[in-house]
Amino acid sequence: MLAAMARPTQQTHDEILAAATRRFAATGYRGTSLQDIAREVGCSKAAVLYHFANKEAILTELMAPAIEVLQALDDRIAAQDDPARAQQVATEGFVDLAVRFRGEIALLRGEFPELLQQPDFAHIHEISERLIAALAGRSSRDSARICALVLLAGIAETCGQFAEVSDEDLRAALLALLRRALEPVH
Amino acid sequence: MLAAMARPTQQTHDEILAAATRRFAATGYRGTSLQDIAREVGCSKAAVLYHFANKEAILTELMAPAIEVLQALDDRIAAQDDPARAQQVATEGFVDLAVRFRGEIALLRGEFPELLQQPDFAHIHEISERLIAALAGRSSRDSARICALVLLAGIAETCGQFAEVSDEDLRAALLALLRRALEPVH
DNA sequence: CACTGATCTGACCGATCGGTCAGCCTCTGA
DNA sequence: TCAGAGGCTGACCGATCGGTCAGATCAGTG
Repeated sequence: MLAAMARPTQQTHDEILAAATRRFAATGYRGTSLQDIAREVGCSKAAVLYHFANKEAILTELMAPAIEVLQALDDRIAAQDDPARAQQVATEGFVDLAVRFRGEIALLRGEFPELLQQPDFAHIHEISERLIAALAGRSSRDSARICALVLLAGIAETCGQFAEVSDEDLRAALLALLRRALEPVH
Repeated sequence: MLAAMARPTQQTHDEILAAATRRFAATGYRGTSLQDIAREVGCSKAAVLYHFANKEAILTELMAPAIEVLQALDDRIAAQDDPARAQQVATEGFVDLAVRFRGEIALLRGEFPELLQQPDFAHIHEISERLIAALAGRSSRDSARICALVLLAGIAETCGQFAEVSDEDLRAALLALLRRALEPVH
């Protein structure tokens, strides 16, 4: 029964996911059609929609692991009372997240605002606000929040472009940048 | 002949431009239809296309002043032989540009890659590469280039979100951030 | 052999996109 | 008064979008 399962099923599913990742990364979510994905896989558009309920479901499954880790980071940050500790946890956690899921993050590009409107991603908006607050040392000063937001957005926007840089090197460079650039908790 | 020109012409033209700016900023270039713009102006879609040759022409006219200033900055950077001076000129010039044109920059969001494909904006790609190189102190080290790109992208991505911050405060905060975060020329 | 369920396809749907076009309305100058 | 030009509209175009559907194919089962 288990071994009797037709082989191409999971394989095609994964191929569609991989192809979608590449296409989304190249032209964004909105800029990629189901036909584009099907062409890259070598199947029909209907086959794509056989394996996934709709276009958004592809994105949701694609982002699931990253969102899970983001959730865990949010919990760890929320557990910190000391702003300096929270800033440290947020810094290291976010850099790890960005490096590890740079491929997934890259394909969102500037479509965050629209995607966050969709119910599947609604809670991410609040998480990112808490992350920014933690990076800013929970300060209300404009300059601290500006620094945090610029760095967060900058890393999210660019981390997918450093394919030739190793995880360790990228992690070290981003950590050094954040340590230098974020305003310290006074 | 000059005074005889029908009054609503230039006015409608400007209203379309202003409405397009607001819509592009809200939902991006691709996410805004000509119908959306027409609805916001209160005219027909055909009227929008009477005043502008096509959708891209709206964006081109919208970005023209910012691109002009960017070109001038590129010239000033190219004139600097000393990497440290070039970094300084790029830093201050880019911050000024970002603050002054934050509205225009904001509406490009993640659509840079696609828009840069279009002939009207083809040269901007090279300009931004020179700008990044200057910000990185013309260093070939990965960490320097990563810092420069993260900060450039982060500022471009977020500068439109600080509507409540004054030009002076935003300028000061971004300048301080860049001075702190960019790797110094050694 | 017949049958079943999973996989996949081609044709098709309504909606929306950017863009075109013929013609209407209004204002102006002779 | 009226011809004509500029400003603008509604109807329409082909293309493409996400998504649906009936049916073809095929491996496994009784």
